[in-house]
Amino acid sequence: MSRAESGPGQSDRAYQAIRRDIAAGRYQPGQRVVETDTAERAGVSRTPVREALRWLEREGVVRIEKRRGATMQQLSAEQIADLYALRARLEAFACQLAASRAEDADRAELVRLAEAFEVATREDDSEDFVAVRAANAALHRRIAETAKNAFLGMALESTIENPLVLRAFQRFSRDELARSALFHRLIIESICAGDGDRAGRLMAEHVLQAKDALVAAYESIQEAQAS
Amino acid sequence: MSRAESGPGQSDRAYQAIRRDIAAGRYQPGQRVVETDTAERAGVSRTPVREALRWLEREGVVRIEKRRGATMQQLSAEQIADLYALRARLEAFACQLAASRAEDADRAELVRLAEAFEVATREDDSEDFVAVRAANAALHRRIAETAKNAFLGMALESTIENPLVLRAFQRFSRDELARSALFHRLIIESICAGDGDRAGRLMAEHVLQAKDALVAAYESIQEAQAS
DNA sequence: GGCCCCCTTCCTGTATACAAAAATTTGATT
DNA sequence: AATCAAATTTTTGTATACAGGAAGGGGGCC
Repeated sequence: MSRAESGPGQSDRAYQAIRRDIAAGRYQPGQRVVETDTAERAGVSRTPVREALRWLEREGVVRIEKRRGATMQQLSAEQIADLYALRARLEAFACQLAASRAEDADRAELVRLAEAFEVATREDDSEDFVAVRAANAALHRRIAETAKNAFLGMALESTIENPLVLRAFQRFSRDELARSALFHRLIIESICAGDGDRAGRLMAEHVLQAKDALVAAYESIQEAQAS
Repeated sequence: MSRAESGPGQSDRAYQAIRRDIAAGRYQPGQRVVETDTAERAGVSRTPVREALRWLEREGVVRIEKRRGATMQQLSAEQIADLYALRARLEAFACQLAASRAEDADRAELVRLAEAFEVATREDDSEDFVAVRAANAALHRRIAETAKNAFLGMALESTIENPLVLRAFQRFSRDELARSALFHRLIIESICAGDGDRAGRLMAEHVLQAKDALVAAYESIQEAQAS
């Protein structure tokens, strides 16, 4: 073994390594994640790998069965729909709370992030919309923070930027991105105006639109793989 | 060391042992949970204890900081209110889904559990309402299952029967329990009738009533400890 | 030729060893 | 007596060893 320094942080290293491999498409849904291989690949022992896998399980990325280890989570179209139906409720709730709890600094930051997203939709012409996704995640995360409910924040953490849906996310069209930008602006305006119900309705609609797009993208991927 | 059989299931053993100690009041909020002690107390090694602590962290029972270990989660009145506000939304959503997705077997079981809760409120005169709590958890859990959304189920798992709120739960009065029974019946009736919106409204109200009772109980506990 | 059972191999769960970071105690100095 | 610093002890993070279960393959049986 390479006998690299074994200070604390090895779990994070393993975690990052696995996520990187997932993003690189090394693991297909349903594939087993063997601790030994992963450990060697990340240059750490099995212990931090096990811990990293628990984190990924909490995020819904892998599924861990007793005595059978971790397998990449495979989401059906129905499960994606379920996930986003839940997310719509949670984010709508976050908007309502944010509207009543936002302070001036929050409002300013939200406006800034909404504009940043709009810019990203116009300027990011990369293959997989890295910048757009980052801007989107940042905005949604900030809304969750503005809600100032730690438990809601935790619940949302699992759903935002799930690596499993990212690959489908790439199939978003530029039109859909523009529509997202519009909804973001309306949502933030409502939050800043203190109209939580309206912001919540807009957010629910926004997330459900994403759901429809993702389910459609997922099904087209399924067809492509069948051929 | 006692060298008991070390087959799989040691993590569960550690998990149960910690939960039992928490319920027994052995750990006060804010207290550190030392792996070594816990391991010896549960008769296992540190490894399964570490895993059990991650589970408890996911449930919000303990908080784990790097290089500092696990400490019992300390919930303020505001945090309890936040937790229950979220729970109200989640359970209301579960009711809506349950109303549209319930099958005959689900409906029969829900009616049975509602009746079982009512019986428990009348017959359980134990100090801490063990039977009532079990019946309550079973009913709420079954509603979540009937919703047939795995992600919603996971999100709710963290909030139902959190050991930290259990101690406050003991302060429920018999009147409040009777009211809970009434709401349970109305909720189940609405679900069985397919009226999800109504069931959701009732559930939200039911949970928010519990929230008020818990916050009040929490504050009276705080006062008692201050003296 | 197909099916079932045993056996090998691999992999996970748990225990334990060791190093480094915190926490705590002790002791010296003002 | 109070305070700060060094030494000691706890306690966590990681690596590794070992045992038992799970998966897969080869040979025997129908």
